[in-house]
Amino acid sequence: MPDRLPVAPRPSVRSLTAAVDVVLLTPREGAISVLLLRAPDNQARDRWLLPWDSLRAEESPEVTAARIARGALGANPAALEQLLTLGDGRRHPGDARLSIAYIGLVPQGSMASIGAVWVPVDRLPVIAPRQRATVDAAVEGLRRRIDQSPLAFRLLPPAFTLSELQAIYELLLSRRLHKASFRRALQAALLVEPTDEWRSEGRGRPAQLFRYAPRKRRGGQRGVRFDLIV
Amino acid sequence: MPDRLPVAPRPSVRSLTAAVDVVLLTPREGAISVLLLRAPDNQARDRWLLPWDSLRAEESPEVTAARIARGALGANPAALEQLLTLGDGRRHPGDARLSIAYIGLVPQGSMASIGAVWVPVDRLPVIAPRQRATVDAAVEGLRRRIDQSPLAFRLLPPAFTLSELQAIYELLLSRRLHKASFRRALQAALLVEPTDEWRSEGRGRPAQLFRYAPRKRRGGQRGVRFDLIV
DNA sequence: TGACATTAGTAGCCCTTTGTTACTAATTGT
DNA sequence: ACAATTAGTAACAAAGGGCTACTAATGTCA
Repeated sequence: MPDRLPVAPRPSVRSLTAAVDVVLLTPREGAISVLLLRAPDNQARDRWLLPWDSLRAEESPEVTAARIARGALGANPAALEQLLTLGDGRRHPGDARLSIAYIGLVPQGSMASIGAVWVPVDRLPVIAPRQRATVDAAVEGLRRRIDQSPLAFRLLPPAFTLSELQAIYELLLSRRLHKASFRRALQAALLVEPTDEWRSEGRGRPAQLFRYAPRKRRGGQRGVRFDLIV
Repeated sequence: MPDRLPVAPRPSVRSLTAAVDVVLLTPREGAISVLLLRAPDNQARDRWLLPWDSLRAEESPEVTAARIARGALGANPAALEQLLTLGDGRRHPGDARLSIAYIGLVPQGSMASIGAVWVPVDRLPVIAPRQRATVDAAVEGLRRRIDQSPLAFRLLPPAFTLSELQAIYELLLSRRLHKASFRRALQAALLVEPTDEWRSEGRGRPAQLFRYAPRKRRGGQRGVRFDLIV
């Protein structure tokens, strides 16, 4: 019998693991809501969790995130972009060393898959600390990017009323906006175009539907916006 | 001869590896420059590379990035924040499955460690494709965040002239700015305060030195900035 | 049926912000 | 002394943005 069987060298640390987390956000009942999954196992330490999966071999994080989002929604989100990567001591449901987080935007009124629920971000249940930090970063990141990217339009269906759009901005900015000023600025930016449809919500005058259709604008020859610096 | 020798089960993928890359940026000779290291080994496939290291066990990515930056600069950068995580098929010098990239800002005039050089981003040598994509994303990310964070001030020493500050903005925005408008907007934002020092550059009137000292400003009760949406 | 509540949408006043021209100020070089 | 050069400001005109107050179109209810 030989001294040793040929065994693979055992690394001094357990193999590095990476998870991809997806924070799906949608406006719902006057609040930004996040999609959470109920743990399939009642004995699980975390009863609620963000949609996540291990990063598979040969699959890029983007593709992984898109797959996770599709699984949780039954459809593709309207936008999906990387948020951040966490790898500190905080616990992740999969005990992953690293978690790569993505933020996905879902139009108002979209359904979730079975076992998934929309929860307002200000009434989150207890979830794993790393996922909690991820959700907080996602909401903050959405707020920060809202006037640099057309993200607000991704939180609405393709056709929407201007009041609905204004409500999205008010939700994200946590303050009331002035109707006339809001519309004037929106028109000046050439971001939307009217459709020939109108929607009646029951009471009040019907509202015209618009769609997001950014047109070429000349020169962003604007000065520096120091007032946006935090 | 037996059919098979008893070998350890070989995983279908090699163990996941993660690297941390740091993109150190500084203004230098009228261009944004990035710090590159010369490969210690002349036979290396990549002769130039971004400062990077493997993610160590029990060390968070932030700490790793700070350590890498200190090693390349001999000092701490003025700012260090996470940029993005790449994990596609493009090659990384360490053949890492994942690379977590950080962007570090370095004041104008800072020295690099031995073996490191500042290279203008528009005259980069050939580097590994994944690091090339990282540098591009860093410059774009810096440009995008420049009017939301006081990043421009991190590219200057603590005391600077307003002309130097304007030059930074012109570099980042790639366009000339109007002197009077720039200064008026800066004063209105209460971001700097004058020192009692003046600097004479040789020709022309000496310039007063300022320091970054943001003061509390009341209500950002501004409307929505649709004109910043790309 | 007609007054009222409710929501959508616009006109226009007025103050603030911003782009621009044209100046003054302080230094070096010839 | 005077031109060249860089720093800094004043002041006007144009554009942007906050606000009040209106008109428009629907449902509700007496």
